[in-house]
Amino acid sequence: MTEKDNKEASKATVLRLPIYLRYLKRIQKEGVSVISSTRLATDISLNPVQVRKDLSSISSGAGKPKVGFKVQELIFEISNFLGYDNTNDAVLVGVGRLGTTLLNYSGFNNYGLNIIAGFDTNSEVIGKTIANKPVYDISELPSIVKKHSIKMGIITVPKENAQKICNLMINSGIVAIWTFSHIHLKIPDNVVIKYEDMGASLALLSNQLRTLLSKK
Amino acid sequence: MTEKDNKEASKATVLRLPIYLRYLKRIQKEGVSVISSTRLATDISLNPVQVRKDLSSISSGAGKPKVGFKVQELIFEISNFLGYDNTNDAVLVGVGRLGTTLLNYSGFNNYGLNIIAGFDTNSEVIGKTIANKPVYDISELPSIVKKHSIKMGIITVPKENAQKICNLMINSGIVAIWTFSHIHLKIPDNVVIKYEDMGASLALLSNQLRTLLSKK
DNA sequence: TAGATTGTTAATCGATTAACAATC
DNA sequence: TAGATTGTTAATCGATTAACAATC
Repeated sequence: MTEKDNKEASKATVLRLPIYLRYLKRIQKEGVSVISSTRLATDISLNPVQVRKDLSSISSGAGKPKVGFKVQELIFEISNFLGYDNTNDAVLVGVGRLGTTLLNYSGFNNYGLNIIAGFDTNSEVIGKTIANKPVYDISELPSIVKKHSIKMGIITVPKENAQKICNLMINSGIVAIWTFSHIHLKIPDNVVIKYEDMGASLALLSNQLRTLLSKK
Repeated sequence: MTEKDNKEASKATVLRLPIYLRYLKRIQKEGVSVISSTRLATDISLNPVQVRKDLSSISSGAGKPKVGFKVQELIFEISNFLGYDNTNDAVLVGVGRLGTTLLNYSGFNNYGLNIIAGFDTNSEVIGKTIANKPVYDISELPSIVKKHSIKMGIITVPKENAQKICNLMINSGIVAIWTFSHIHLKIPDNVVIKYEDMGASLALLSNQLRTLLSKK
């Protein structure tokens, strides 16, 4: 089932990989070249078996008993698996506060994401350049997406307009959508979507907080 | 085990509740007063049984066969369960781009979160007021947190400083931490933490995108 | 060699979904 | 009444963890 160089990983695993990667990059900087799964797991509060399973599910290189894993190698394998090497170009629609923050955020490079332009309907931002990224009128989206064969779109518009923008993106050829608008979007089967929902995160945290406080 | 008015809900359920809530508020605005779990589930691409289980796990009021659930009632019950009624005051440390965006974001009210102040070490932002929230010198954090009995802290500082800020918060009496810094923080057992990790989200999405593209 | 660490199989845990009786 | 919808029990699925043999 699983072919070489095209391994599958569970959703839960994929969510942990960037955490491993960040950790590995950090210790590499500190001069560490070999790490045991036990140590790695302890340092990020995870189960060592889980770490080993995650690593073995994506990596062909193996760890050495008694020694551990080569940091360099793991960084390479994880980056590779996550596709951080061959960058994803993306467009962002909705250059408001959040959109501007995302355009400005330089850390996305580390995740293989490259936002090439922003789009909006507001003439006050159209024509501006934010962190070297031009802001175009939304009407130019289809041609630019097609021209650069862009597959990923980021939605940071008010929720009332999110579905409209989503449709526009899909019609222009985008097949992966990352949305920060708090509304469920209707999409065809062949499009993938990820809802970024800080409200849900916050709900979980405040729920835990309540449980914590009520225990006292 | 489960007492009245103090129900427990699984982590997965808690993460879905804000989604239900948003949906319910939207349809209420549109004049809908009764909704079936079937319909709700379809509209947000979930399984109806799951929705009913989630609702029954937090709500004492029941749905009526053939009719459905009262929208008003559900909104009340979910808000209540999530604690969106009795607001959580919070402080935010790190008034950079992301911190500023969060201070400006008005939507947190809907989640029962009220950021009362920002803190930083940068004299350029100290003394400013962002969206009616004062920005103080970090040295004032302990006294303000104690004075207002604040339980929640938001960390938006560079990762190098995150642990230091985390410690300061905990020493000042904060027991729930929401961090946007991409680093694992060491905390005592009686503190809850939620890592907001856009990198992980992005990893999942680009992984799905790759799978999608390779299938074609 | 001895023992720390790996990789994997089996057991457990938790969450989702299928099946179905109850009921408005 | 008939049938749509609820609430719950049982079955399934997926992810985590425990147990342990392999090995450097």
